[in-house]
Amino acid sequence: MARTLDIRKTPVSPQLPQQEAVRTRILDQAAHLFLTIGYAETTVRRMAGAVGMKAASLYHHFGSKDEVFESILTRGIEVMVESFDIARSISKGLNAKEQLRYHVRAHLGALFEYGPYTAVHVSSFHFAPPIVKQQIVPIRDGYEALWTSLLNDLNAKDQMSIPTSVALHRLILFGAMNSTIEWFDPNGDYSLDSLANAITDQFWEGVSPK
Amino acid sequence: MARTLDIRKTPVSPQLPQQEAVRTRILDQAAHLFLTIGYAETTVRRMAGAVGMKAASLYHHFGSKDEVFESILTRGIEVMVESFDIARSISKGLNAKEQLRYHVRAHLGALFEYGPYTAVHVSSFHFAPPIVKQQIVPIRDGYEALWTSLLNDLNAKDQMSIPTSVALHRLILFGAMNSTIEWFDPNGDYSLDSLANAITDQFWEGVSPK
DNA sequence: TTGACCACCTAACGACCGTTTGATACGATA
DNA sequence: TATCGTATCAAACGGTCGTTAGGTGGTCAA
Repeated sequence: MARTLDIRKTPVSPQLPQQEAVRTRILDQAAHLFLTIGYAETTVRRMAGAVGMKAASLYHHFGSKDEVFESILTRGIEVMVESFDIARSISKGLNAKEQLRYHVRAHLGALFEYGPYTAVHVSSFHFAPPIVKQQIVPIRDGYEALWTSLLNDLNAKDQMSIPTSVALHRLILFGAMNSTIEWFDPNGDYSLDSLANAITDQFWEGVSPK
Repeated sequence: MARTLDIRKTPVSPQLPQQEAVRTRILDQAAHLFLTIGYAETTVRRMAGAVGMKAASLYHHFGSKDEVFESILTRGIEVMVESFDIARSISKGLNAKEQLRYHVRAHLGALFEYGPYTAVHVSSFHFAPPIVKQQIVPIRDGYEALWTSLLNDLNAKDQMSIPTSVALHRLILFGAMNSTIEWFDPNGDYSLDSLANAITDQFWEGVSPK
């Protein structure tokens, strides 16, 4: 009913971008809180306060605290995948170690340069509410599969030598990379590039004497 | 006053061991809870319930929730230090890589074989209440200093080749070892020994083709 | 000018938190 | 037997949590 009327109106509300901007501001501030004080301490009242509104108002933009949290985790992995894809296209054709270096740099770059979204995933996923975890796991698996396939490719072409399990070495590398959020300061003396180099070199050549 | 009377009495209450046993049972169960569901979700009521008592009764044995938490973290590091010392005395005289292997095995052993105390430290320290963190940091630093000095010794004797920063490589190694609590199943197909070997070999020789 | 809609608010809900109070049952001591 | 310390309890405290209900002012199309 009244279908002809709808056609004359602009079909998409013009203030939608505005609405999206508020959502993004909330997510930015909430991600920062989740990263610095954790899931439990990041209350809805605090998230709302960080963007200058009251808790109840936040429910106009998000359905629940966990919806905010899940959005942040999902966006975090999206950023990592985008970073990975860029590294892959840039490093295509280079030798194995250089390819690895670019991807390590991309992973660390996502962790430290693209807001707190990615780092929240590393620091808070373990104790996330089961309902949220369940939703995120398949997405996270997608990113990890990219890495597994990269390492498998390099290993198959004899450009790399992993005698036992590629999956195991990927986990070791991830452990080394992700744990940097506990201690690395991207604004300190040590640059992100040199951190990426150190981890790549360590992973590639080890520490055995020449 | 009445000092002579005190001498005739047994100076130490005989039920003290019993009291200690209850404390230990509480700590064991609480550590398991902290590890599996995290600090916030581990309520005093739950900790008490896990040993068959009510929340109020737990305050007869501990002054607060954070006192329980801090006791667990402290005990966790003590276990790691004991493990380290044993590895050091066993591997004394062996070559550098074997010494490293024993210490990696000791660290992983503490993480997976000595109850949840050690693993809680890895999983929950980051978001621990600041008052607790402040108390634990010096103790944790002591353990890390043991590792730094081990790696420095090996590096100084030219048995190992870390051109840049030993501290940085220790952090990389810790990242690799500690992150195993996220995915390694000590009751699975893969033994703790082979995990220690994989991490040691990776750290020592890397993955570069021969 | 009217009326719908939007973004935000105040106020409150029930649930649960860490912790305290005061009572009770019990075992050992005198 | 009377007394005392110990271990536990039920009940309640003030506080905070995520969330909801209902109201208010402003914008904008009709």
